[in-house]
Amino acid sequence: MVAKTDFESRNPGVRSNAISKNPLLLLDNQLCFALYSTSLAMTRVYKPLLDDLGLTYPQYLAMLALWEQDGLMVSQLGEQLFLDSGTLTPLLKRLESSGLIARIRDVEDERRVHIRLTAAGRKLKTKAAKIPGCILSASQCSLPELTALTHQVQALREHLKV
Amino acid sequence: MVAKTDFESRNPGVRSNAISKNPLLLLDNQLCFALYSTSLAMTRVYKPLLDDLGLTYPQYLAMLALWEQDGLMVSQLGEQLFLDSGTLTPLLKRLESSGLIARIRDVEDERRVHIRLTAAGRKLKTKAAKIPGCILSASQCSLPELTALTHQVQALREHLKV
DNA sequence: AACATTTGCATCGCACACAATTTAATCGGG
DNA sequence: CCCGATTAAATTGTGTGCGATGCAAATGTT
Repeated sequence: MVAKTDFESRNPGVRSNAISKNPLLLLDNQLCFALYSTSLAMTRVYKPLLDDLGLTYPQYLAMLALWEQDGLMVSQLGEQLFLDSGTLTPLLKRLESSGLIARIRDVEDERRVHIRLTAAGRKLKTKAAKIPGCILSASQCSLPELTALTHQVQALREHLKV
Repeated sequence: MVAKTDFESRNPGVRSNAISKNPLLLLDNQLCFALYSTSLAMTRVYKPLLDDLGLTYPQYLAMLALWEQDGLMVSQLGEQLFLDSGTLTPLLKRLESSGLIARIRDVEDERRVHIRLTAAGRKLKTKAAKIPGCILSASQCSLPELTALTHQVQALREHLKV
């Protein structure tokens, strides 16, 4: 039996064998957890701002895509957001019942559904315009820093593509 | 009426006014979206590996925390993972019914529930040990690069704290 | 001791994510 | 022109996140 350290004695659950010490399995060494927890932290910062707009966070992302290009098909929106129809269909139905978008079937190809902003949906963009500034100040970072980090994270996302 | 560009003519949904051009509202300029989409991309990379262990991604994170320190209370686990009891309780019940953990009420303070790994839960760590290497190679980045990015994202998470 | 407050966890409801399947429309080869 | 293959959405079922609420145990305040 190997002698226990003070730390182990005070924390009977902790064991120090080769696997236990594997630094690659420590929670704080996981990039995946850093991304996961920081993304959730980000949604918590957005929450009160988006409550004012009557949007959830994924709904806000969908609106950003549509403000950039209106009339996208569900599949095109899915490519932009990296989400599938199983996620988007109910989300878009909620945006529709909020009166922000209309779901319009393509007359050329009845399988397709185009998402078009309503007047209210377009108007919401002016209210949303103040959000980026709020986030910038909440992050306590400079814009160049955030931009650089954004590019690095995007590059990782591209690498992870299947 | 301002003349339309070729792009606008081909894409009738796109309008070019001051707000429309606001670069701070472009999807690809959002750090929040970079984090969100990359975190989801990361879970997709983990999915087939975790299927072998019979774990979901958040369950894997909980197991990482417990492999690091066994016997945590629910609230302590929540501090580690930045999640609350509303999320953890059902997750932990699933891990319990999988036979990987036991939920044990504290005799000193009956409000507390300690999470202890079962033999099967501890054993799973050896199978999990090969995962970090798989992720490293999937990321197509060097370990120093990933470590640096991890620290930057963690720093942002700290800044965002309420 | 009596009462209010805090703490730790559980429950409930809503909104994602996503795999798997289904439905409906279009396409393509013979 | 028919029929199988493909495509685009929708549907179904499971597992999170999280706000809101509830409850019981512990703590504190007179």
